[in-house]
Amino acid sequence: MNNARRKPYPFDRIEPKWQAIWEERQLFHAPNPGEKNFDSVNPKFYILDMFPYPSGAGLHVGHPEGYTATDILARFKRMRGFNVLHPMGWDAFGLPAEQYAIKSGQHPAITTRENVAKFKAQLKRIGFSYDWQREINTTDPRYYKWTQWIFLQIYNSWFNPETNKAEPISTYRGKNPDEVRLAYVAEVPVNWCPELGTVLANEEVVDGKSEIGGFPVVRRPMRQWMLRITAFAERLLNELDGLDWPQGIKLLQSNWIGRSEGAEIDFNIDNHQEKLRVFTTRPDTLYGGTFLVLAPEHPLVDLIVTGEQWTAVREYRERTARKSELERTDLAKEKTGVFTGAFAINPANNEKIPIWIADYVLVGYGTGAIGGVPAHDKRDLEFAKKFDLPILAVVRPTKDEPAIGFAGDGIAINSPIINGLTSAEARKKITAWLEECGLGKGAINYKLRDWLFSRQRYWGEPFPIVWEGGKHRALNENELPVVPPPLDDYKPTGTGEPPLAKAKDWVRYSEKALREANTMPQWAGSCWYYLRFCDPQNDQRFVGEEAERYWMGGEKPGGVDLYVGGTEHAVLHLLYARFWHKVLFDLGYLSKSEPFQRLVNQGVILGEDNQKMSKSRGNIVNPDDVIDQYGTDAFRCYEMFMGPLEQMKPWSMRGVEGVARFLARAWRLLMTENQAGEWELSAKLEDVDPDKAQQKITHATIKKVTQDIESLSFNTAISQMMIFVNAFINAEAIPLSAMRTFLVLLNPFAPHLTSELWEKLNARFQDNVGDITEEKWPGYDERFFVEDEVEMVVQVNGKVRDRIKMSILATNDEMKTAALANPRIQQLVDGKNIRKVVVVPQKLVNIVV
RNA sequence: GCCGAUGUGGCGAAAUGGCAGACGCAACGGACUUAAAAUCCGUUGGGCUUUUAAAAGGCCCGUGCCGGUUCGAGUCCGGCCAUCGGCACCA
Repeated sequence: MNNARRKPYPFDRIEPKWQAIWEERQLFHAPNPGEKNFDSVNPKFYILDMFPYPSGAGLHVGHPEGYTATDILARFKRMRGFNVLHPMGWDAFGLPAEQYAIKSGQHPAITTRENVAKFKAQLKRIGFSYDWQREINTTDPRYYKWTQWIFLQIYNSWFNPETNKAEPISTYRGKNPDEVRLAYVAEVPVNWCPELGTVLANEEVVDGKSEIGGFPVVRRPMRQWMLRITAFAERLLNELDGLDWPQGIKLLQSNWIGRSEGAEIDFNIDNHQEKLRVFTTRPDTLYGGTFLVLAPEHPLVDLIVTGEQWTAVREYRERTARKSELERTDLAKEKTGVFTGAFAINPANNEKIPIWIADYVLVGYGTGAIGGVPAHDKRDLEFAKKFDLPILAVVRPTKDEPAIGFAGDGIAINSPIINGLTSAEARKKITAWLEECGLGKGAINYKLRDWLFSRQRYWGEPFPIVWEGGKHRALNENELPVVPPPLDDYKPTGTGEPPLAKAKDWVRYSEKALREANTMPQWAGSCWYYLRFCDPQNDQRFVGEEAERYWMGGEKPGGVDLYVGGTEHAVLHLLYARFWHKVLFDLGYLSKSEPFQRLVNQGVILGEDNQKMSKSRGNIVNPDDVIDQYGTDAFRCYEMFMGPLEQMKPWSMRGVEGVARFLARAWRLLMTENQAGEWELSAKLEDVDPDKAQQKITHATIKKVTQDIESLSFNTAISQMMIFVNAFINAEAIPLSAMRTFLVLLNPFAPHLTSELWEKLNARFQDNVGDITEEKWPGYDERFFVEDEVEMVVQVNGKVRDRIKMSILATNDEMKTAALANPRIQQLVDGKNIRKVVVVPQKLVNIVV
C-alpha cells in the first residue's frame, strides 16, 4: 500500500470514469427542432450561466457556485422530462486578455486559447452537464461575423418616436439619415484613460477610475462611435416591471436609467437673441429662481460672457477641464463658480437674474443649465451663500420647519400664479402656463447616456465600416467577417489612434476608402451570445428562425427561463443585452422583447477569514485543490450546502469535510469494504419492501428535495438527504427501492457517485434499468406521511406546557377536552377563569386564562 | 445624503403567524484500536432549580434595540441602531 491518505470512497476513480462516459455518449446534447432525437412533446427549459471571461488565473470558487446551481436544475429538469438547453462558452475579447498579453509578450490569441483550454478542463472536471456541442467563443470569426452583422442592423436602423420602435433606416423620411442612425459618430467629451490608451463607457468608470486596472480617467472630447441606447430608455425602464428579477437589480437598473419628470423652461437673455433652456423637476419653484448656472462647457457661454468677465471665465473653464472626474465630483469641496456678466429674465416675474458658470452643473445632464432656486435646493443654497446671491422662499413646508433649505413638497407662496396650491398642483399649473405662453413645456429626462461603443484597442471586433470622403458607410453583409490584421505590435498608441491604424495595408480598403480602425468594446460579444447558443453552427443566419422560436419563444414567460450570474453586471451586460435584444426584436428577428425572464444572482463567496477573496490577502480557494482532496461531488455539494444561493457567505474547509463525510456515508450505505480492501455491494441490500418508517422518510425526502430544487433552496435539500442517510445507516436490511429513489434524488447534486452506485445496483439486481441520468424523477405520495397519531402541543397563555398524543382523527372538541383534562394543565389553570381556548386542528391547543 | 439587502448558538445556517436553533461544523464524553486516523454512539443557547446522587424533570430568559397588532411574533406593523452593497453636485 502507498501511504497516501486513504480516500473515504474512490471518487478519484469514479469521477473521471463517468465524465468520459457522458462525453462519449453525448447524454447532455439537446437536439434542436428538426434534428435527430428531438422530442416535440416535451416542454423546453433554457437555463443559462453568465459565460466566463477566461482569465489566466483559472476558475475560482465563485464561478462554480452559480454553475453548480444551474447544473443541478438542468439535470433535475431533464429527469422531469424537459428539453433542457444548458450551454457554455467564452467571452474572450476584452481588456484583461490584452493587458495580460502586453505584459507577458504573448499574442492575446495565444493566451486566450490557453486560458479557454484551462477553463474548459476545469469545468469538465466538475462534471457540469453542458451541451458542449454548443460551445461558442466570441473571438471566433464564425461568431463575431454575426456580432458585426448585428452592428450593421443597428447602424442601418433608426428609432421612430411615433411607433416607439427601431425601424430600418429606409423608412426615415428626413434629409440626413446619419443624424438618426442607432449607431452614429459624434465628437463628445468621453472618458479617456491614458494608461489603458482607450476611451471607456460611463458604465466602465468607477469613482473616476477605470473599472479594469483602476487607472485615472479624464474627460476629453473625441470623435467616437455611439449607440443610441437613450432612445430605448423608456422601454428599458418600463419593461423591467414584467421581469422576474431580484428587486435590487431592477432598482439598480432603473436608477441608472434615472428617469425624472419635470419641465424645460426657456429664459430670455438680456441684450441677446439666444434663449437659455434649463431643465427642472420643480417648475413650481420658478419664482424662487434668483440666478442661472451653466456648466462651464456649455456652448452658450462664449456668446454671452461680457468683456470684463472674459478672463475670469476662461481661467475657470481651463481649471475645470484640467480636473479629473474624481476631483470634480468630490462632494466635500466648496462650491466654485464665476459670474459671466450676463443676465437672464425670469419668465415668471420678469426679474433680471445673473448667469453664472459652475462645475457643479454637468454638461451631460438635462440641458447643461439650471435655474438656481437657493431656498429649496441644497446645492443652490450653498452656491448662493458662497457668492451672496438672493434667496427667496416660494414653498411653505406643511410641518413646522424653516422654509429656507426645504426641498420637499409643500404649499406655494410668493408665486402669484400658483399661491396656495400644493407643490404637485403648482407643478401642473405652472407647466401648463409655460406651455400656453410658449416659454417651456413638460419634459422627461434620463440620466442614461448614449453608449460609447468604440475602443482604441486591438483585441476586439473590428467595425464593418469604411470611411470615404469623410463619411462612413457600412460594408456589405457578404464582406463579413471583418478579420483584424495580424499585428506584431498591438500595444495601444497612447495618442487615441487605434492600434489597427498601424496596419496600413489592412486599413486601405480601396483606392478611396479606409477602414474604421477602432474596435468594439468588451460587451459586444456578450450582448447576444444567449441567442447564438440556440443555433451555434448556423452560417446562414445569426440564429435560425425555428431554433430561436423554440428556445427563446414559447409560452410565457419564454426567453431564457433562468439566468444565473453575479450582481456586477447589473448596469453593464444586462442593460446592453436588453438594448440589442429590443433592436433585433423591433426589426422582426426575435420572438420576445425581453431576453432574460428570470434572473438570479448568486452571492459572493468570501475567504475563510470572512474577507473578500484576493491574492493580496492570500485567502483564495482554488477549486482544483478542493477536488483533489475531497472529489468534485463533495465540492459541488458543499458549494450548495453553504447557505442560500443568493447570500454572501464565507468558505470553510471544515464544511467541505462535513459534506464529504455525508457522501461517504451514502456510499457506505450501499457498499462495504471486503478483506482485500475492495469495495463491494453491501450484503444488507435486499429487494424487500421498506417498512412504514422508511417509506415515510423516503416520500418526505422526495417531496422536500423536489420542492427545494424548484425554489433553488439547495442547502435544505441536502439537509433532508442527510436526514435520510442518517435514518438508514444502521438499518438491518437496506431496501433496494428506497435506495434507487434516493440515488435519483441525489444525482443532480452528486452525479458521479450516484451513477457509480446505480451501475453497481444494476449489475447485482439485473432489473433491466438503464443509466441513472435517463431515469425519471420520482413522485411522492402524501399518504405515506400521514400518521395515526400526532403530538398535540398544549399551551397556556401561548407558552408550551405539555404535549399529548392524539389520534389524527380527533376533532377540535376532543382536542380541547383532552387538553383541559391533562393533569398538568389542570394544575396550571386551577382556580383561574378560562377566557378562551384556541384550537389549531391536529397541532395545538392554547388555553387563555 | 439617497436607495437596497442583512442582523437567530462558538461558527455556516433552519423554521406556510403555532414546540426557535432542523442539517452541518467545532467542542466535549464514550465505543472500537497497542496507539492514532477513520468509523459509530451520546451531550452541547444562557441562567436558576428539584432529587443523597445519577437518571429524569421543573421554572425563567433568549432571534440587533424600543414599541404595537395577536390567544400566540424570528416571522406582520411603526420607530431606531449596526453591518454590507449600490448610487451620488442628476437640477
